[in-house]
Parts: sequence; structure tokens; C-alpha cells
Amino acid sequence: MLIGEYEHSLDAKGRLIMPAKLREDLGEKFIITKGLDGCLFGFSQTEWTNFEEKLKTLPLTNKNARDFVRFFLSGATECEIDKQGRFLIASNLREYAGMEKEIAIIGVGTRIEIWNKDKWKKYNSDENISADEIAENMTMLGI
Amino acid sequence: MLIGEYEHSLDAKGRLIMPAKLREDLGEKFIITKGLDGCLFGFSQTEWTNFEEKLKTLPLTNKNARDFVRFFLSGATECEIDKQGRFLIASNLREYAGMEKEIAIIGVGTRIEIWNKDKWKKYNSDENISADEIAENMTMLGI
DNA sequence: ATGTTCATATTCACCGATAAGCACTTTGTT
DNA sequence: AACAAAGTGCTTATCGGTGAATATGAACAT
Repeated sequence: MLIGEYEHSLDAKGRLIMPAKLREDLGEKFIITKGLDGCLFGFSQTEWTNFEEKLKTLPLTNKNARDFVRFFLSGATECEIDKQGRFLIASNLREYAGMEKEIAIIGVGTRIEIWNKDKWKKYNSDENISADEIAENMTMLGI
Repeated sequence: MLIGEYEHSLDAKGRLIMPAKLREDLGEKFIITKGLDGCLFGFSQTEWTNFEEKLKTLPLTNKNARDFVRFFLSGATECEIDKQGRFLIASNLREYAGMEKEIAIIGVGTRIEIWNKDKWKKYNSDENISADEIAENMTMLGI
């Protein structure tokens, strides 16, 4: 299960350290693609095939669905972690997610998300997250 | 059943003693996450996996669900109690909960809560918590 | 009261993960 | 062929996490 929040920085060539705690769950090779809310998604190989399967079930006749599928598949890249624990983020993905240097990597269960750190901080400080709402959701989920 | 109130202090590296009485109920490994009212929550593994299962079912396409899942999973860390009964609190969680040195740990049935001690004192002294008021609210819940 | 045991506090030393800089290779362009 | 740009790999220094040793203090039994 991918969890936690980590902060690292891109090197001059656009490589990023994969936090040691995420590495084992994610595997040596994994997939990153454009994500929602301005971040990148990263999937382990098994989670990626799951995800692909779901995308395949969407009706080709629906324009919305076609867009949705294109969005995820066109952005997808396979990444490999090198001996020093780093991986390269393709330049188009870096651009999409507005990445400069400071990066936040978060584990979200079945995937990781890679954020421009400032964006992530802002996202967290916004009222995306109100305590009342959280409490309400928690009781709904039986915690 | 996790109960009681304990006061301890963080060491220089951000580690905290887990009170002996909570250890057996919580297990060697447990999960801490961002909680409500500015504290951290700690769950036993069984409590947590329940919760995870539920989070997994939430739809990727719903923004509310994404927010909620991100809040809990990005804030989560697995902790392991070392031979001396201590565990490390990740720096982002320490920051979130405003932890300096003096800590209060309380048992709340199915989870523990970890507080900055001053915050905890203040929270208790405020009219957040008048026993009478609480009792009154409880009748509404049919107790 | 005294000694024993257990829980907690404090300090120090070591190791692994990460940051950062640099050099080399590959590829594509002129 | 020469060069620039992008990708890959290595080396070193630093810092945070981890474990060990010791000190302090409370609880308990004799």
C-alpha cells in the first residue's frame, strides 16, 4: 500500500529520487502518466494493467470517454529506477505538471502522485480539505 | 481497548515513547495519520486495513473522494516500535500537529491521538469540552 | 526502609538514504 | 566531422533515522 508524503528535488537532468519506502511497492519499473488536479500519477505494473482494463471498458462511442482514455494513455511512460534510486521524468510530463525543482511525492494507496511542491502545499491549504467534511466522510466509512 | 492519557516528550530525532499500556493493544507496527483538531491519529493494523479497504472503493473520478483519500493516505506512515519502546514520527506529521517536545498521548477506544501537550491542555480547558454539554449532546445520539 | 524490577529519558555513535556535482555516452542536427 | 542536447553513471558530503548504552525515576516486594 502506497502511503506517505515525501519531498525531493529534480536534478539538472530532470531525474527524481524515488523515496525508499515507495520503491518496494512500486517495483523497479513502473508507469507514470498525466494525472488529475495538475499532478502526475504513477502506477506499479499490476495497478497499471488494472487501470488499463478499466479504461478499456469505457464506451468508444462516448466522446467524453474517448477524451478520458486519450488523456491517460497518451501521457503514459514507463520508468525505470536506476542504481541510485532515481528515475527520469519525461520532459512533456514535467511540463504538464509545472515542475521546476522542488517536488512532493505522495502515496495514495493504489498509486503515487508527483506534484510541484508549491502546488501541493497550496492544494493542502485550500479548503479542499475541511475538517467537518472529513469527519462526515469518516463516519460514513465507519471509522 | 485503547484508554488513558499519557505525557511524554520527543527526543532530538523526533521519536516518542509509546506508553507501555497502549503497546499491547496497538501492536508492534501501527499507522499514524493526520487527524482532526490538529492532532495525529494512530490505528492498529487491523483498524487501518479496514479503513484502507474502504478508501480503495472510492471513485477516482470524484474530486471529493480524491481529496479525502489524499488527506488520509498522504498523511499516513507506518510506525514500528523499537526495542526501547519508541517510534519515529515523520517530520511532516510533526509539523502538521505543531509538535515541539511535550506530547500528550490519549487512548480513544479504537485509536490513539497524539497531541502537542499545550494544545491538548487548551483543548480541554476550552469550552470545547464541558462534560454537561457533552452529556446533552449524547442524548441526541440515543445514549 | 531497602533492594529489585520495569518504564521512561537522554546521549552518543553509526549507517544508509539523499543531494549535488561532474564526467561520459548516446543521439540527433548542422 | 563537430557540436549540442539529453540521458546515464559515478563520487562525495551531509543529514536523518536507527540502535546501543546509560541514567533516572516510579512501582512493588521483602
